[in-house]
Amino acid sequence: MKMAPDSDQNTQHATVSPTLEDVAERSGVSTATVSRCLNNPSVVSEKTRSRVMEAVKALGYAPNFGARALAAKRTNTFGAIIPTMENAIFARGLQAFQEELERNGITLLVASSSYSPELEEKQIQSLVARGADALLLIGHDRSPETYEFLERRQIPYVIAWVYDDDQSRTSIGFDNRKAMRALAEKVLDSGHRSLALITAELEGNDRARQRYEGVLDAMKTRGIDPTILRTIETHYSISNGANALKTLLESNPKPTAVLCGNDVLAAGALSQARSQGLDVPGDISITGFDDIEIAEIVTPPLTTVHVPHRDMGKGAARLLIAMRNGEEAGPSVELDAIVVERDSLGKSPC
Amino acid sequence: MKMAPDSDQNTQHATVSPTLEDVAERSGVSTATVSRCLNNPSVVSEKTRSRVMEAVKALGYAPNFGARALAAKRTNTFGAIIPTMENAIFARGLQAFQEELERNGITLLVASSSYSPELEEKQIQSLVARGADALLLIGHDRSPETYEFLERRQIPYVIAWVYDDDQSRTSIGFDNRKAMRALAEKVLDSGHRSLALITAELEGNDRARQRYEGVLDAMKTRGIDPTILRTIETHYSISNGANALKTLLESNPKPTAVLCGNDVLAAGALSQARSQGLDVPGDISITGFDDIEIAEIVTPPLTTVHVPHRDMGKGAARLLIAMRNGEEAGPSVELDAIVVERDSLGKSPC
DNA sequence: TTGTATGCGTTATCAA
DNA sequence: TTGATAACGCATACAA
Repeated sequence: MKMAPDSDQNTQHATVSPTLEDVAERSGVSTATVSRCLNNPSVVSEKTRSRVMEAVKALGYAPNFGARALAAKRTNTFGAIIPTMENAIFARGLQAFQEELERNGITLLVASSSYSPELEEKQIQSLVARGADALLLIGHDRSPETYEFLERRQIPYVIAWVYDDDQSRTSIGFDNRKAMRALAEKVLDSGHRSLALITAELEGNDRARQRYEGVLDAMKTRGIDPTILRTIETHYSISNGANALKTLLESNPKPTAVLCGNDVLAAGALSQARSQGLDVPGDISITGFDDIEIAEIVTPPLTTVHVPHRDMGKGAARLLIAMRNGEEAGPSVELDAIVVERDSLGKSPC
Repeated sequence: MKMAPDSDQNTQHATVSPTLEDVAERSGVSTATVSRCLNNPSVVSEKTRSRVMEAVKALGYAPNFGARALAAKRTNTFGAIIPTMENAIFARGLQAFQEELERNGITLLVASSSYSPELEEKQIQSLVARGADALLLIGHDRSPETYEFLERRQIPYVIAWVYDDDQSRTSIGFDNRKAMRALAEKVLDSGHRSLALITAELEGNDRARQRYEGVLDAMKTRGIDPTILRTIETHYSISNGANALKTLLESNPKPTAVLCGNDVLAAGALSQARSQGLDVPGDISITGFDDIEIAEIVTPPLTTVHVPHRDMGKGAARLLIAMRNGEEAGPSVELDAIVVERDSLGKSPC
């Protein structure tokens, strides 16, 4: 990077990081007044205000966030920790979350935990240390210590992507188990009896576990022995979905329907099936979960569960803002997740 | 959120946000010693250190980031501002960037500008105010004021996703123009003469402009009048890609090949073509750019340009770390982006 | 090896 | 409406 040489050719000394004091000096007022101009402009006279603002602009002044947080103990910053940014699973929800925050003048800091509870705990501490006023978290699975940390610090937080009324924490989301059960019942009602599930690792991921339970529920209600369900746990990625399907197709008996824990896995499975010359859904049915954009454009389009991404994001923001403002934490809110039938699920070939 | 009631039943007062002083008091040393335990453990005796660390744990102490930054004026935090998190365009590169930073004990703060220079400028200020030691930026297009701000503050930064040796700034990336030109030449060499381009908005997006120029270059070298290129500018999204193709197909003459500014647009175009009953590439050819994961799984797989995502991310991290450590900014680095031929490009039907 | 004291850039309380 | 000045929590130069 090229640095501009220190040019003393003009009278104004180029301050690397101008402070309140620099601005105050240049405009002939106290630092207190400058601070007021920035935070509470209405109480300072029009005349001095304009003079101060001019100095601010001229110096390129920007407040030091750390110092401000230290003195004011409120940062107007929220944090969000999502399991992954690699694919679009959380993108739409996060976008809505951020839009609602911005509408309220709040900045969002995002971190990704790579589905690791340990990393997530670090990220939480980091965000809190950075002064996050409130946090958005995904799912309930984390250590008691993490929750203790949050409670002690009295950091408002909301759990998204799940709805769970037996949890004492405020959450906003949908019933993963019920949603997956509805989908699995549709699969079974299409005549499939040989089922498999490709899921994320269940440990540390309550959404995945609930979806898994949902499949078992459906099998039970349809009078099928749930122990025959073949399950492959793998990290969410297209290629892992493809590999998992390959493995399943080498097994015996082959599944006639493969449920996937999310659309990314399903997209991979789909592409694998097709590259092995299988017709979907003629030879094998495949379903997804989440209804992200790729679900519509793969061939055939995925039968999946539509998740209320934007409503969760926006709702979480509102809950959090209310909490941050000292309002009593409201009850958890349940949103609907509904099965959307497209073409990747068909009748059982048998 | 449920807050634990203030319980005075045990002797230890529950401090909401324990400070260095709390830790010092509890372990009977000075705050300086506690600070040393945390930042420079080797200089403090084994005995006191363990006592201090115990207090740290017991109190759930975590350093206040703002205060630390204020006192130490280094944060070990880098920032990255990417145009979008909605799709996977920058995900892999960012992931590699973050991995390399983590390996060096540096935390990454991410912000998204939604392709808006104004928003980006705000984000830059915000990250700098938060103490970011260095920044990763995408592309060159931003206001002179933004660059002045960066220079004055002496914030090291690197421009990624482009390579441009006539720019004075350190960049790491590939030659967008050359890469797109190579792809367009392949298209022309397949016999296509009726071309269209679906691109991101050109204003404020130098990558998109360079790719556009690349198409024109190819037409010129193949002796074709570049003014016949039909161009649609639209925001990157699958549905916009689909809509754009629809528009193109209503025009006359219909294009036989549609180049897309990135894979997301191409995926949308592809799905639109198929839903209109067109065979790809039999009836129409479609190409992408970026080679993100969906490029491989759509039907047919996309002929596209493979972009060195991970190398850019990792390389950018290394450059930035070196700069932060006071080393002279090295020259820009050019990486290769090569055409990958899959199935969405075929001979011209005419 | 440890402690004391000072300053980092803001906000906020109190006077003027 | 404005100005001193005391925190805020931490790192560090300097003493001990």
